[in-house]
Amino acid sequence: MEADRRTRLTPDERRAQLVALGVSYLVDHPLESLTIEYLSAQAGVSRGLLFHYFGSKKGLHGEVARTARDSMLNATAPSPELAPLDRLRDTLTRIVQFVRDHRGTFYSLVRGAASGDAEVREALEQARAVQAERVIAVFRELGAADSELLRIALRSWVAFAEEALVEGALKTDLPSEQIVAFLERSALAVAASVGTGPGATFA
Amino acid sequence: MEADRRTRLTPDERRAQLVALGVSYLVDHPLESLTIEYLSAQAGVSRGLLFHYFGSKKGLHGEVARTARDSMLNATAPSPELAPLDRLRDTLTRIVQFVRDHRGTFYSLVRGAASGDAEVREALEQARAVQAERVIAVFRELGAADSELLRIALRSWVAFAEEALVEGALKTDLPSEQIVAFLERSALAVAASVGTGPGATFA
DNA sequence: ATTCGCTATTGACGGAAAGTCAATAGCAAA
DNA sequence: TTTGCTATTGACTTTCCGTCAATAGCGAAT
Repeated sequence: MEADRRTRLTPDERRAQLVALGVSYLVDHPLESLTIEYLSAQAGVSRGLLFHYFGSKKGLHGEVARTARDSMLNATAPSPELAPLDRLRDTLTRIVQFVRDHRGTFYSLVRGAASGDAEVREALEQARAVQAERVIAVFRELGAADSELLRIALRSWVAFAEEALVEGALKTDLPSEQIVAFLERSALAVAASVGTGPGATFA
Repeated sequence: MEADRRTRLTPDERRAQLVALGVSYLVDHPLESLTIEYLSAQAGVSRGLLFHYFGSKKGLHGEVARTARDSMLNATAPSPELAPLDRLRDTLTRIVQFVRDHRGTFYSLVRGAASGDAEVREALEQARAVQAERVIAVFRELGAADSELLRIALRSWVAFAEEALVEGALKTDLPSEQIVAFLERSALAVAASVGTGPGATFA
């Protein structure tokens, strides 16, 4: 009874299987601690195979990070048919939902992943850039000028939101609506604070 | 000519020497890449000695991170004699100054250090907690209620400020005054956004 | 059914770096 | 000088990354 003769999959299948295992690992471990040794054992394949598919440990980490990132970006993609402020609120609502549905994954992504190798950092960097772009779009449609300071401000607001989500959505049980409302107000406040005077508001 | 007979220092001296070397390493490398091998070679001592003093690589990283953190916290300690808003502006001014004077160290601290082991993360966590506490004190003196949401808000604002400092103070050459002014306005805006209504301002 | 060819997969090898620990050797006091 | 304490060493073990020629599934051809 050889329950484990060598199983030969197509490259796409194998890749998908390995990456999926990697992403599920994020649920309760930091990415950086994901070892080639461990993942190959989990998948029941040799270590050599992982090097064949991902080239290196960094390569593996990169692909896992990008996959987790994309699933988050997809789950929180804005609805283009909504008016700017409605779209913002809708997106924020879905983000809070996602964070609470995938606690471990989100945490590993914005915390653990901020670490180690360039490839992983790059992946997270892009996620922030996308989120920032989404918010910038909202305010541009509301008539804000596209200054460099605005971009820095909203990019930083994304970092703000990540921290608030970890602290508020993961570590406390504040009602989701309250977190959404807070994030919404803070985004408006930050955008308004870009203008020199105490003038410009968007609500 | 034995330029290097075994030199015997007091534990405090040796410790200080090793940690100082570690901190200086941060100027142009991420902490996580600091290896026992390398540091022992730099210091001209055996690897075993580092394990004697720090127990493990994580232990070493932790001590380096805490030392760098403390030098930042000291350099930006608020002046108690100033009125709340003046103190806030003064602290922000000193932070921007510090960031631009110690580019590499600051970057390694808030970025690279956000990574790896629990001990390092913990050190940075405490730095954020201290900075948040300083800002909370300002707004409490201005009459803000000490709600949980306010704490989350200002804690998140610290993350916001870190991001803005990296993007604005390190990656661009915006005048310091402008960055300080922006940080100041954003802090006020965030604090104000905690109150449910569009009311409460502090300026 | 059997053979063949392509390639997915393996396992043995080499190397870097973390930890462990009993042995060694400065240095200050007797 | 000698002695005792302890700072310091260096050899050893372990873990994990990365390389590469050899092996063995599996579909296609006969």
